[in-house]
Amino acid sequence: MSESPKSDFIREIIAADLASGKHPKIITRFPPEPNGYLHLGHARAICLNFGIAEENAASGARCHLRFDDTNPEKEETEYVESIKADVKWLGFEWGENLFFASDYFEFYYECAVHLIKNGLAYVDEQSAEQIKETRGNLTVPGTPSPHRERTVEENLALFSKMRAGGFEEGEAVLRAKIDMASPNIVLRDPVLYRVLKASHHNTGEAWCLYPMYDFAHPLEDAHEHVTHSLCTLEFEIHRPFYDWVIENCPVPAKPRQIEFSRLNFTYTIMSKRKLLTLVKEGHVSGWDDPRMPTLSGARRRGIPAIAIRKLCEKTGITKFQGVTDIAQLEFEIRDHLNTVAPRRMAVLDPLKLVIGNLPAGQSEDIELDNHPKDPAMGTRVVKLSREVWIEADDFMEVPEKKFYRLGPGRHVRLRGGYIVKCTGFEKDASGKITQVNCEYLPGTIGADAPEGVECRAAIHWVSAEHGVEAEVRLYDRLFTVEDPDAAEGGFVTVINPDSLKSIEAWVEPALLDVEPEWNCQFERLGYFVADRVDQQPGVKAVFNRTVGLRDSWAKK
RNA sequence: AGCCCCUUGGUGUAAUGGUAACACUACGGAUUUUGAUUCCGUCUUUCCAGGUUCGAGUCCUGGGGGGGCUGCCA
Repeated sequence: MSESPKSDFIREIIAADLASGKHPKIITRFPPEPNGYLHLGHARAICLNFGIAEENAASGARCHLRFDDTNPEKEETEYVESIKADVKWLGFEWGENLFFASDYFEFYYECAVHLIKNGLAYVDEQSAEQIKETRGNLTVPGTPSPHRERTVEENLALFSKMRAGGFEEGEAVLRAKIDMASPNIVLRDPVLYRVLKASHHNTGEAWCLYPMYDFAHPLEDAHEHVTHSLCTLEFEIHRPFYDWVIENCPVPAKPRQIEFSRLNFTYTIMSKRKLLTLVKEGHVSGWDDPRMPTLSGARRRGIPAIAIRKLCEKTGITKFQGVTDIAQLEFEIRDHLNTVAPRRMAVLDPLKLVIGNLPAGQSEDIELDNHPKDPAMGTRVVKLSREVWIEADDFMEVPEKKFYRLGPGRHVRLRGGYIVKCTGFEKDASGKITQVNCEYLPGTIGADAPEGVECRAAIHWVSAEHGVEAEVRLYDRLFTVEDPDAAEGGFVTVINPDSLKSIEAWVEPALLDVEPEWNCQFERLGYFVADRVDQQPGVKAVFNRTVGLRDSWAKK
């Protein structure tokens, strides 16, 4: 929260426009197409646009949430709702400024008529294939359409006919009349309108012709008096046409398009098409599967919104197409959760520890801090009994160097409780350790180890009698990205079959007290969030691992 | 191939033409009733070649490398 973002040429432009008086009030917009769920990559655009509005709120700045729904074939209302929920979750407000590009259909139409009247647009009745062929290519200039020189009257009549349904799909389009030889292919008489006899989620059957993005977008921005239209790099090449539309249409404002680079993460694929495939083919439980790189998936995974915002703040805004290490985001998650997550004990791979000098059927109340550094988070009582579960790898028959936990004859502290001394262990026929025996040292709760006792570690534990069973889900990366050198050219992405591991674990009962929206830290195992969505009615609690702890022992 | 954009450690970013720095990662060390946290430290950087300049990461020219554009998608 301390330092402001530095890498931000866009904020510099805006500050200059404000200072020079070019714009007394800044208006930005976040314009998703409702054809899928928002993902981590969208966070950058959201934080940028809404962030700028927040920072300039004193001068009346605002950010619009606008659904760019000009293509009736790909858009659904379900997505509108999820997008609103995700933007809110990130902590941003659009207030009254919720818009739909489809509400301006009449305006785009008027602008198109205006262009026609000025000889800047014409109805082309060539087929899509013909238009494609005559557009030329990267090195060959395009050739004019035979319909390019129609009269204004003829074009007006034809365009009216398009609106009236007099053309079938593909029979006619409206094109801007610019330059068929332009080195920028976007300028080679781009299509403005096409016939689409489709039902639109917002306007129903009212229209049978729909504007293209390149034509509609600048008009949407201008209509809303957007001052700075911030978009990603792939639209850079479209900017000359954006400006052409603004210059040649009767618009109430002159927005400026500025491009910035997308947010990409290592090991993370955010193509909407691929994510949609995962959902449709059932590889994941839905768009909000905790493994998904969607914002709703992140939410269920327990990733705090503030971590995503801080990540965006720190990675900044540039025009450089880079890939941010996902570890950067994981750091922000841990950094935040470390301060707010209550601590609880859990055992994922249980091994029975029998405390020989604690009578069976008897238990002892032990008070544990909910947080090592924050007394305000209070304490809880955990019951200790003769038999407790400990993590199997907290015991080694033959301890390695630098292993400080349990082994024959060694001491270890049961976290928050007594120091115990290992007195023996049992194995089954296969040589697997089935039980560890120990004795506790009275008087060691809250006290240092007695003279002569070496106790360098504290392990977590759950009373076998009092603990509850819960399902915990450990996640690995969803995709495996194979090295291009290994494959025959190009990266290959495959779904990681080990991306989800479900474990029956023992957890302390106080875990169930944790607020469902909160993360808690399982001592030494990482941060977990209770999953309400997947929880079966009845017995079990389900926890999703948000992110693991940094664990130098585990890495060895 | 033509046009446009970009190029600073492993990663993301800083640096009025004036000592190349911050964060993450990795690796060490100290502290620790979480092998966490905290603290300290180490490794590694201006794509190349010319030019302008007292002085270039920054300006100029050329080259290399990366990305984008040939939808009636957005």
